[in-house]
Amino acid sequence: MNNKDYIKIPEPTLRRLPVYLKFLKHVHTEGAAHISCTDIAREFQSDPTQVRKDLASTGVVGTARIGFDIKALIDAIEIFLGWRNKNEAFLVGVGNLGRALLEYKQFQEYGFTIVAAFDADPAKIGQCIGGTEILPVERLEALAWRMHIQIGIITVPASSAQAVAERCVQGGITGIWNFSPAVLKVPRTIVIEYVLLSTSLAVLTSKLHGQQKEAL
Amino acid sequence: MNNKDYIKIPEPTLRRLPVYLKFLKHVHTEGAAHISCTDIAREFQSDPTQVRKDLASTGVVGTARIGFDIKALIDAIEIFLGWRNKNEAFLVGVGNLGRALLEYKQFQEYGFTIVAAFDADPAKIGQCIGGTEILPVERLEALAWRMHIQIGIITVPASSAQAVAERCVQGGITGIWNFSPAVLKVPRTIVIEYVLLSTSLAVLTSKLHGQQKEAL
DNA sequence: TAGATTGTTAATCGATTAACAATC
DNA sequence: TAGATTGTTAATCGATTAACAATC
Repeated sequence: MNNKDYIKIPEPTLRRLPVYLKFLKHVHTEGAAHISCTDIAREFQSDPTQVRKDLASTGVVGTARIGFDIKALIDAIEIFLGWRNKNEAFLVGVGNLGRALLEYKQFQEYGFTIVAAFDADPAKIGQCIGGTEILPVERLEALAWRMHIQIGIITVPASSAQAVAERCVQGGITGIWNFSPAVLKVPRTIVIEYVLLSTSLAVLTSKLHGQQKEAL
Repeated sequence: MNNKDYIKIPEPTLRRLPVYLKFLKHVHTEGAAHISCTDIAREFQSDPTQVRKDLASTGVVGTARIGFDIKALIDAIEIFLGWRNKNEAFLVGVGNLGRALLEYKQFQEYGFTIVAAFDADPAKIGQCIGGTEILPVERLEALAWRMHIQIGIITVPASSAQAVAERCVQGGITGIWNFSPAVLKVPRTIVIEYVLLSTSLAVLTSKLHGQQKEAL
């Protein structure tokens, strides 16, 4: 197991990197060449020390009094996140949310492309949304194999999510981006990322109600 | 500051509670009356001790050898999350994502209702989506005050998110559910919850690429 | 040079995990 | 009763924050 110089990055850091990245790209287009941790921290009302720790994990080194080379940071973060790789995904379930994702233009920035969409509803087959044709879900496995697809986006109702996940695994897909509230049972080698509206809403509402006292 | 028996709950716990809740509701409809931490942990491939700690923060006490009263847990979690309160929200930005949220039926379960939607595009005004009429965004502040709205959902493009957030604050809204990738500058008393696709995708892609070695 | 900013090491904080007595 | 499960306390782990010398 050759993990000589393999650095395990904390997940909190990992979650902050894409946020920094967006900001760095913005200031870069405005012509800046260098930026300090203080400047980044100010933008996000966070702590310069934390930003420095986060940036350190990208491997980029800064210069005292000058800061970090913005371009170098952008490159390092994108490479680290895997956004310089070709990330091709299939999307399953062309409801409102599926449609929204199919038409989401910013995915290009993340090296991310939805190359095909699938649905079980015959009425939707053949339609074209955001430049992507909708195919029958039965064809998912074979096409995923042929095209070496790595990522499956699940935007079907919870009741059919498990079946779709199994199709993805059968098709050789190794990463699942699950927008349904279903708990998926797949082999441990498969990476799953859940996007749970209920969780996000719970954080918001509990802060608004129960914990509001804290703001006093 | 009367925080005598006020318990600060860890955010990781807070994020797990709605997931437990969904499962508890499911087993409850199947007729079960009690459940053990072991059973819950098995469902989520997590640890019984962690589940017990999490449940302890709801205040419900279990019984040795029997477990927890499912109904009591459901009640306690819903109350804790603030889902028994009336959570009325305004949604701003009726694009694909806004439309998807407007038609999302499960929000009822969370005591959550989108009572009005707003857009800047005159062509969309007056349309009705998911039973909600679309109003001109200029009317947001006044209506939010009159209806005592607490939550604003921002589904506009990043470029107009800050302006919308300011309208929300002007209208007395205290919680913002931000689906745009913009960093919002609002008074510290306002609670903001970000839903960032880029962050979620970053976790997925970095696990698939850079960190896949870990699976060995 | 002086002072801002870096990189690094140490201290603190908080969450998870382990251990174990109490209990039904 | 015996043994599964609880609640609680202690140990571990990991992330954040603080401190500070090095450097440009």
